[in-house]
Amino acid sequence: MTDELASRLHSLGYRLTPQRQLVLQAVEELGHGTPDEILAEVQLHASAVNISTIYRTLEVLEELGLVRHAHLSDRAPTYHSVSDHDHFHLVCRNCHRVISVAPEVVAPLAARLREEQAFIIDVGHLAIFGECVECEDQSE
Amino acid sequence: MTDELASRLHSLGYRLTPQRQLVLQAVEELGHGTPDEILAEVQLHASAVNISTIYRTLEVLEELGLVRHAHLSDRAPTYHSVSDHDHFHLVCRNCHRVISVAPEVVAPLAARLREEQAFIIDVGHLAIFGECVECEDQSE
DNA sequence: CTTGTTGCAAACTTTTTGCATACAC
DNA sequence: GTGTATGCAAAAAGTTTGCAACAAG
Repeated sequence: MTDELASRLHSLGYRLTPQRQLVLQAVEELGHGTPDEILAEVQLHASAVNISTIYRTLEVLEELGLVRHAHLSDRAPTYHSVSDHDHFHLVCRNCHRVISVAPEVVAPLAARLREEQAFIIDVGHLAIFGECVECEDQSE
Repeated sequence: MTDELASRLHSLGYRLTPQRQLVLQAVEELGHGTPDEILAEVQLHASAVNISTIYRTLEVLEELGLVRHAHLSDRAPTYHSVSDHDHFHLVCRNCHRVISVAPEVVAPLAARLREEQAFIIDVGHLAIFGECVECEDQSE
C-alpha cells in the first residue's frame, strides 16, 4: 500500500512524506473519519502534525484516488479509504449509525440513470439518508 | 399555502411571522437555495431580515415538513420546498448542474434496502453525485 | 541544491448563540 | 400582558492561505 502511495505520488510530481503515509493509514484504520478525527488518529503516532496538513493531504490523496469523501453529517465531510472494498453509505438520521452497503445494490439504479438521464453516478460518494427500522419504530 | 403554514405553526405552539412566510415563499420561488441565496431572495422584499433568522426559520420549516435540505455541494446545504413535487437530485461534480428526478426511479432500491438492511430511505434528502455524460465525454 | 511540503498563525466562511427589544396571540 | 421571535454582535466550527523553515529526491 505504501508502494502504491509512493508511486502514485511520484507519478504526479508529489513527494512521499511521513505525514502522507500517516494520514492514509489513519483513514484505513478508522474506516470512516472527519478531518478532525483523522487528525486525532494521526496524532497518536505523530503529535506534531497540523490540521492544515490533514486537509492538504486528504486533498492530494483524493486526487490520487486513494481516498474518497462523502457528506454523512450536516457538519464535517467524512473521508474513507478506497482500498477498503468499494461501498456506499446509509446514514440513520436518528441514531447516526452508518451502514456500508455493497455497490451491486445500486447497480440497477445506476444503469437506469445512465440511460434515462445520461448521468453516471459516483457510487463511492453516495450517502443515503433515512432511518433504521429500529429508530422508525421508536418514534411511533 | 400560507394557511398550511399558519396551522402547522400553531399546532406546535409557534407563531406566524412575516419572516416565516417570506422564507417559505423564497424557497418555493428559488426551487433550490442555500441559506445565503434564500436570504438574498427574502431581502428583495424585506431588507432588514437577518441571516440568523433564515437559519432559525429553515429549521422550523423543516420540522414542520414544509422544507427539506440536502448537501448538493461541498459547501452550504441546499434547501427546497416540499410542496414542489417530491424529487431527488443528481449533481454533476464537473459542471455542477442539478437534475431533479422523480422518486419512482429509486423505489426499487428503496424496497431492497428496506428488506435487506432494515433501512427506510429518505428520498427527499437524497443527492447522488456523479457526472453528466457530456462532462464525462469532455474529460476523455 | 532545488522545489515541494510542513507548521504556525491569521484570515475566511458558514452556522450557532446570548441577549435586549419587538411583536404575535 | 406573556412568551415567542427577531436583529445584532460575538462566538464557534470548519476550512483555507501566506509565509518562513524544512526536508525529499
